[in-house]
Amino acid sequence: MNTSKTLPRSFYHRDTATVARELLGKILVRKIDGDILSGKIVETEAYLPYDDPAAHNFIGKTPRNNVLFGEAGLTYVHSIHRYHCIDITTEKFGIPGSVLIRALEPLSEIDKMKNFRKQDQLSKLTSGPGKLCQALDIKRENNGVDVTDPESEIVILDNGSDDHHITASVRIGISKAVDLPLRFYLTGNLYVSKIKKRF
DNA sequence: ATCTCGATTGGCT
DNA sequence: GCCAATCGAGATG
Repeated sequence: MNTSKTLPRSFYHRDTATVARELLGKILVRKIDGDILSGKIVETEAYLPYDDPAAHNFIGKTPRNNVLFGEAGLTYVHSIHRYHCIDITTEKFGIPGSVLIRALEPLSEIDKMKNFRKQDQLSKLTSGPGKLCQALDIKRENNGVDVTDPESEIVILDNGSDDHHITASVRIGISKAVDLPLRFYLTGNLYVSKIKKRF
């Protein structure tokens, strides 16, 4: 796999909902111990710069969410209960906003993912934000990584033209601003979270 | 120092 | 569907 073809920073320097939608079909790559784990992004959620009570930037800048207020194209990794979630920062420099990666379709080093997850069933490997971080061994120490830099341990690659249909719906798993249609996923993809699994 | 709560998950009814 | 697990960040005293 050629991991030098990362999406440019200008991709992330746009409004958050657009980035969330266009991140679908791109490849998330995690380099660890000489292995290249990767998956196709099949589900995302946008968390907006302003007037979004569900966004972590809503309370202002803190030690935890610091990275949201800087450059776009960086990872924002935080923990929730026993798990971690990974966002990619968006908008122009200094404007907060991010896209939560909610699900992947596993592509390479799937056995390594199974080990990290202690889970053999393919459909349960990366079909949720906490699951995918466990599968790729992404933790708080991976916060603030530049995914546009080919040297980074976490990068996002363009996938060329990937023909797919996108569904937009309300965000899930949150208690505030639940009515905004800021969740995007590849229609019919088996790895989208919270759907009935058939295998 | 102590309390509260959550962008989740897995197990049980 | 419902609910407990479990822990760090943020708020409060």
